[in-house]
Amino acid sequence: MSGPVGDRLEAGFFARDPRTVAAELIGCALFRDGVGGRIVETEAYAEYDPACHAHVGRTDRSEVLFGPPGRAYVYLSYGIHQLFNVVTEPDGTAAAVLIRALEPLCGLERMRARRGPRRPDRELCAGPGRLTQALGIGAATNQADLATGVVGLYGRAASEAPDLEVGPRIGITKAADWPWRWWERDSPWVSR
DNA sequence: CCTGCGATTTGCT
DNA sequence: GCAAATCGCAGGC
Repeated sequence: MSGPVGDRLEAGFFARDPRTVAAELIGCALFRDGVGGRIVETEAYAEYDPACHAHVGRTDRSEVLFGPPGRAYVYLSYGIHQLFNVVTEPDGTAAAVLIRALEPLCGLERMRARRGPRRPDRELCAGPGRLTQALGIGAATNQADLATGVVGLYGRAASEAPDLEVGPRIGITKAADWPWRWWERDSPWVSR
């Protein structure tokens, strides 16, 4: 590989514990149709985790979380915001990683057009609802195969080792104290 | 700078 | 019927 973006990530990368995947995704990249950036903040969700949508078992919505790794789980939050997750763990075990913030790399003009002309670049992708709007990710991406579709994740150079920080997840009421959020220390691009 | 609140839809009880 | 993995705006300091 060359440059800041490495090889496209495939099922094997995602078929692991969501906490491991969440930590290793920091510094990787998320793109849709040439627009995207470097992942700087993630959260993990697991089947035995009360905050996870799969905790209630298999439903129409949660079914994808139980399916093969490397698929997208996109859902509508608060009736307004689309949130983008990657399904992890092998087929049959439910888990996911929520992508919470990106450092914009490509397609800044298209991001600004989608997010509004007066918005500071700092706020383009700093938040899970914001980054899906900036990249144009919506319900059509739910259940998509991220190894082959228009939305894809890409590895980081072996030389790049992000300075990781861990803390509690944001915006949840159940299991709110579990330290299952990862971000890049001192990054100006994280949420909040 | 900070805090508080309304938007708007869906999934599940 | 209600809570929800959020965001942007209004208003106060």
